[in-house]
Amino acid sequence: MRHTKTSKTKVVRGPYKNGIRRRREIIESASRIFASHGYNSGTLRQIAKEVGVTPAALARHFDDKEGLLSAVLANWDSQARARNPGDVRGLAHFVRLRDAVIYNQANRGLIELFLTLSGESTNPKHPAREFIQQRYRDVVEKGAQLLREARDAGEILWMDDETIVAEIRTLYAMMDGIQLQWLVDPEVDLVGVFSHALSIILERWTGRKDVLPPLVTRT
Amino acid sequence: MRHTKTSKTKVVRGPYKNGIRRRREIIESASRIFASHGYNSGTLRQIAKEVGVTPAALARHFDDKEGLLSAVLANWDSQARARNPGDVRGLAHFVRLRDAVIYNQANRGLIELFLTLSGESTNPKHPAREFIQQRYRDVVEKGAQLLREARDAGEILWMDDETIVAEIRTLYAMMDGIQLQWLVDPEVDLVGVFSHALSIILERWTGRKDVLPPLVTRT
DNA sequence: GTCTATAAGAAGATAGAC
DNA sequence: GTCTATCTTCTTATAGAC
Repeated sequence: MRHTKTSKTKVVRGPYKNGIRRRREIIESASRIFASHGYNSGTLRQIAKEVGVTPAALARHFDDKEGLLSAVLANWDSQARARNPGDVRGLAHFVRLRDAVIYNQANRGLIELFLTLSGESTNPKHPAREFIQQRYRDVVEKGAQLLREARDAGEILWMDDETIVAEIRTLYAMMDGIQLQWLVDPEVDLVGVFSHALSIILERWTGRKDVLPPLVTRT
Repeated sequence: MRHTKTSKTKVVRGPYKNGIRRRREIIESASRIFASHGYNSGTLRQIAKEVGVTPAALARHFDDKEGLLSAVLANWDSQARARNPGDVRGLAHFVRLRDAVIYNQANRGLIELFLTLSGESTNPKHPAREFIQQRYRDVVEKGAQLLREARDAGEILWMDDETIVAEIRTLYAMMDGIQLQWLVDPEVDLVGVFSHALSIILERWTGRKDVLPPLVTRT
């Protein structure tokens, strides 16, 4: 043992090392539980049991259930942003959406959490509603910005700003919808259908047929 | 009063008239509650309170909560089918989807119920999962059938059967996704975005630009 | 057919020992 | 920082009066 129990001497410990790890474990477990059961039906007891602590311990890290939800959403957000580097500008950003879907197929948790909470957030009083609303606004705003850049750089055929917003909303609606179909029924060929739809959109935007490179599978 | 209270004579009454009305009221209320709170979070107490009866009365009409859900889903299904007459064949069926979305905008309940339960049915153990899966399969199957008919009748440009299924899945994914965006944030221009997307799909299928008639608003 | 009353259990939250 | 134990509240479901 590195630190024997000393009753009076002041020992400077590694600051909250276990606490931080525990906190991360709780957030990861809560993300899984909220993803599969939703926020309302996912219980603190389930989460505590999965982590291997008692429900009371959760309250030491997060004030209450909503506090835990906030931490889960913040964590989800940072993970989503980390996988979506800001240096991919213009049309290339949309080509990359296929990789995002491939990632989601192998890592069901993140998209399941988002779509489960989106469905629940149909209810105006849901605690995640504002977050989900803002997330959609951000995604649409950023997508529209990138598509305008692509247009101004001559990467795509001309569209007016209003059309661009409708195109972006349609693209993400289609992406969410296919992923929802796949979550409800894993038999659905998620990547196949999405690749088909994405390539059609990119062809229409650019007027070219070779924008989406063929899928390469590891041998 | 038509039937005074007779203690011994056997009076054949109108069979369960109040019971049937009550049953319908319960189903309508349960549909609203399940739509806004989901199945797990929607409680029998809420439903009973809205109807104006006690929770125990619900058990007289439906064995348990899942029985009530089954009745709600059956009712939803029959309403959805009633608004979608089978005699509209070929391409006209898809042109009509805009009317379906306009209806959903004015009657939020039906689509909210479907998408809320779809989100919950991400969980393999959800009692509505099989229904939702089957519903998607039916919609895709019927849509593909109609599009094949349209192709064979020369209404659209040629596509192979596999492409048709992907096109249908994409169309309904887009439709669900836009409606989800609108449910979460009513500021979204549901009909505008959907009309934009639908007209593009129809133009691509047919090679013509006038397939979706312009929106006429009542004066 | 509908009610009151209540059983039996599970939820979120908290007090206090260690 | 984590635990046991407990509180209050809310759920589903049922028993029995009317």
